Parts: sequence; structure tokens; C-alpha cells
Amino acid sequence: MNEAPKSLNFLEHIVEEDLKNGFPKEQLRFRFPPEPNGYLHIGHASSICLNFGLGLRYDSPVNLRFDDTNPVKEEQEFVDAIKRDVKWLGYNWDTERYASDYFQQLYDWAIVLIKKGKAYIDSQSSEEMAAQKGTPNEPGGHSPFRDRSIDENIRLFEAMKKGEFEEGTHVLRAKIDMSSSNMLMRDPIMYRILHKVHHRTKSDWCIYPMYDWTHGESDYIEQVSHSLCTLEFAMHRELYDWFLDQVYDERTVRPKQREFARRNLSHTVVSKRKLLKLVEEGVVNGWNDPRMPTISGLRRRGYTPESIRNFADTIGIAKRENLIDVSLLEFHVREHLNKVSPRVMGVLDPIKVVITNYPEGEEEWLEAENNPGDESAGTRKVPFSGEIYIEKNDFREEANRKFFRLKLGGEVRLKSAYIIKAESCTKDTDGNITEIQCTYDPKSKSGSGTQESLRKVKGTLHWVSVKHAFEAEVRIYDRLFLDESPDTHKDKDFMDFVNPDSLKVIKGFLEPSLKNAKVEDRVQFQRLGYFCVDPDSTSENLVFNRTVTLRDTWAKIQQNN
RNA sequence: UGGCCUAUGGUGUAAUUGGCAACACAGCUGGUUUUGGUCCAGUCGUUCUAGGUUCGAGUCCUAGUAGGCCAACCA
Repeated sequence: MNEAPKSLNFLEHIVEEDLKNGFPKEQLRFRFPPEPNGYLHIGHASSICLNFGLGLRYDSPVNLRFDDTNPVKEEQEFVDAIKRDVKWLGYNWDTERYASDYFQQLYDWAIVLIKKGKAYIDSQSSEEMAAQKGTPNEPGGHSPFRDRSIDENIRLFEAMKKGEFEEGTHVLRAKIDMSSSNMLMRDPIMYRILHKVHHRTKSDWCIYPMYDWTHGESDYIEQVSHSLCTLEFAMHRELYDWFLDQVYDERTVRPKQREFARRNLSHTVVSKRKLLKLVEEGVVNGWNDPRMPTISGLRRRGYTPESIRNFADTIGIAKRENLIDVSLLEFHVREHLNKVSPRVMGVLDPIKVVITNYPEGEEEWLEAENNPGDESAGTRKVPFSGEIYIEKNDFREEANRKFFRLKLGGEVRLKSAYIIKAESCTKDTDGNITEIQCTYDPKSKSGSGTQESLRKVKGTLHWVSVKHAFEAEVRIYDRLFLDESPDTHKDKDFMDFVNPDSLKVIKGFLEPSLKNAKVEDRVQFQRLGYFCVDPDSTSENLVFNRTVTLRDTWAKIQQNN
């Protein structure tokens, strides 16, 4: 907010332009309008950051408005989840609103339209109406009910409201233009009959307003100045304005709809239907599975609100098609986690190292820094002993100069501990290495300041003391889809691209300081990645989710060979 | 036989509104480093096509091309 001149996106330009043309800054108001029929995902997060970001930028109120005009699909559970997610992202709405709060006002205005001859009751079936609607290339025809008298329209509409008709028997339509090139202007439906219980208004209503009739008028009621939505609503703008014209009073703020392109993330899907399929077919374990692009999934995965906000800020906003590489999201979570997460040591694929010259039965507690980039993070004690675990792939019997980890005859630094040298290793009958024998240099202790401790050795390994380490469950997550755009292939289903290795559950050996880690704690397992404590954790069985690996140039080197 | 929207490095977004095309990510090279992390330095590479207006066009105009959206009693 307070840094040097940041360039504006096209929506901010529009606001600036309005301000320049005399729109009072105090009357700026925005809204985030989710339909409570599903969970918020990363795409919504961008929209949330956009609208609330505008609120922050101009110090303007932002309403959280639930667009709950369809009782068939909407539930309180989603309202609660959405509120939790928006809060978690770090935003505060001015007021919590519901389109259903406006049902009476909307009804009254509908009567006004009928009286002005701008709306009528159509008693055809939906099939008949569809057939009449024409196509984008051909104009539609008029309904035989289009010229009902105002009195009859009023009488029928009231009867609809009283519940005197079956679902599907009548609708209220705006009387606009059946030959418009914009299909939405061909006498759009304003109300339909639905004998359903609404999550808030219960059984008060059996007629429910449609989106187009509701949304703009709700913006108007709330005096939202800029109503931002995605591109597919661009054609709705003409209707949005037409409806507004019917009730607009010059003395009030006239809401302005503008459209932006939704932002697509690579290697993922976000449509409700597809996410539901992943849940129902057991590809993932629920809506908040750490592989899901839902806010709750990202949270459980270990993403921070800051990283998501920074991501949204970086990708910007425009009107063209886009596919943002997920590596940018990963960059932002690494960037933030690098600053805030304590470093710890854990070995996920252990091999035992015996330090042959370490005094039998002895142990010592060494000082280790919690974050080399942040002195204020302090230090902690880590136990060392004559038997430790290191990662299997940190040892090779022989290797070239590029491999600066442990090899026979070679030296390596144990992070925050001593320099060791591999002398020999033992194998089982299949030739698998089962143990490595090393010697250590007692004078090389980290931080001791001795000549030996200051020696430069190329490699530094993380480790845990066998005797002190404890076991925990570690869930290694990877991208859910192997294809960057799994749901855009004409000949293939997105399910064909599910990564079979998106989750591996393993056992890790962790340093004892982690024993009292709490759910949602985030740490960096040194040299491995960032991990987050999962809510499945119990006091006997801690569960860590891998949020993201560290950048791994070694992996890249190996890949290129 | 339509209407609306869009087109800038590999990706995303900018360009003081007509004035030297920039920022981030990704890639590559080197340096620092008790994390092959971080950090630092460097490097690669861009205005869909064809005309037009202009001293000057990514920006304005025309045509073309490519992509997206539009015919739910969904939002």
C-alpha cells in the first residue's frame, strides 16, 4: 500500500477516471458477491483481493453479499465456510448482506415494472419459450401472453406469490426486445415459481428472482459504486443497465458494472462440478484436501494468507485469456515462508550413520539457529549422538566432483554440528547399503570458533540423532494434475491427467523440538521444503503436510544430465 | 448468418494516455553461503498480420487473422 508508485490496473483506471470526473470518493463502495453454493477457491481469492484491495486502496467499504436467489442450491454451511475463508485471507467486510434481504423490495419494484408495462406474466412452458427465443442469428418471436393487460399481470403475479400455482406454470418476464442481438434482452425471466425452502427466508416466498433482476438492483440498494464481475457477464451489462433504468433515482449512486477476465491457474481445475467429482471419486479426501485449489485446501496445505494476497497482487487483472503458471503461486509461498518459518531438521528417507570415534553412550545438545536470515528468530538446542540418520540420497559410495554430499573418503558438515568423514559402509545380501561408518572431528563443532570449525567443506547435510528423533507421519503432496490445463482438451477428460503420485504418505524422523508442534504450525525442514502440521494430528501421531519443496538446483542438475 | 470482448518475451502484468517497451516469475551464467535454500550480480527474450493517420503508433482508424463469450425457470 505504501510503497513507490505502483502502476494501476484497468479497473483502477476506471475508478480514477470517475473520481477525476467528479465522483465523490466517499461514495466509492465495492462488494464481493459469492453464491453460497460451494467452497471458495483460488480463483475467488483473486476476486476477493481485487474488491477488498480496492476498498483498502480508497478506504472504502466493501460488502460481503451472498447472492442467494436459488433455494435449490444454497446452504448455510457454505455461508459459514465463505465467511471463514474471507476472514482468513485477512479481509474485513463492511456489512454482511444477502440478496434475500431484498426480496420484498425486488417484488415491489417488479410490480412497478408491471404497472409501467415493462413486464408481463408468461404462461408458456420453458420449452415453448426456448423455441421462441430464436438464435444468435435469428430474432425471436413474441409470446402469446406478451400483451396481457396490466391488471391481469398484477393479478397473476400476486397469485404466483401466494402460491396458487405449480412450479413452471408461470414466470414474470421483462418486456424488452425479442429481436435484440443480445439474447439476454429477449424478454428475460425475472421471477420463477419455486416451492422450496430457502436457507434464510424459509417458506416466506415461493417465487424467486433471477440473477439479472437481483444483482444490479442489489448493488443499487447497497449503493455499490463499482460492481466488478467476470467476463462472461459482459453481455449482461446491457440488461443490468436496463433494469437499473427502471428504478433509478438521479439523487443516488448509479452502480457501474465492469468485467475482468477470471484468472486461471495451471495444473488445476476449479469448476464446482469437477472439484466435486474429485471428491466423490475419492481422488482427494474432501473439499479441504491439501491438493485442492480451495481456500480451505490451500490453508491446510500450509499456504499463508499473505502469500495468496501477494500472488493475486502480482498476477494483476486484465481482460484477456490467461493461464498463470502455478510456479508463481509456489514462488510466493516460498517467499513468505522463507521469512517466517523456523528451520528444523527431519530425515524422511533415513540411513544410519555410526560415528565410530564418538564416545560410547555420550550425547550433547548443540545450538542451532532457527532462521539464518533472521537473527531475532533465535536458536534452539538439538541433540547429537554417535548414531544419526541422514537422507539415503545424501550418500554415495563414489561420486564425481559435482556431488558434494557424503561419499567414501569424503568429508561433509553436519548442519550445526561436526564435520564427519565417511570411512566405510555395510550392505545387506542384496547389496543395499544399511549403515555408514564415519569418523568425526571433535574440534570442528559448529560455532566453537576453532580453526577446525571454520574449515570449508563443500557439503552440509541435515540429520537427526537416532536416539532422540521421534517418528511422525509426513504427507508428501505434489501437483494434482500432470497437464498444465487438464480441462481444456477436447478429446480427453480432465480425470485422465490426475497425477497418480500426488500424495505419498511416509514416516519421518524428526528432531525432538517438534514434539509439541501445533496444528497449522509451519516449519522448514532444512534442505527439504516447507511443512505444515495437519489437523489430523494427535498427540501420539503428528502429521506434517509438505506445502512446497525448496528450490532444488541439484535436482535440476541431475535432470539435465 | 449475427452480436460482444480480447490480442505485448516461455508465463502474467505494465507503459506518465501518441514520445527510448518495463516489472515479476520461469530459464541460463557467475558470486556469497554451515540449507545445492536465502541473498547478490549478470544474461536471454516481446508489441498477431496488412494498410492508413502522424514528425512520431504497443497505444488512434480500416480490413484481416486467431482466441473467448452469448440461445438455464443457474449464478
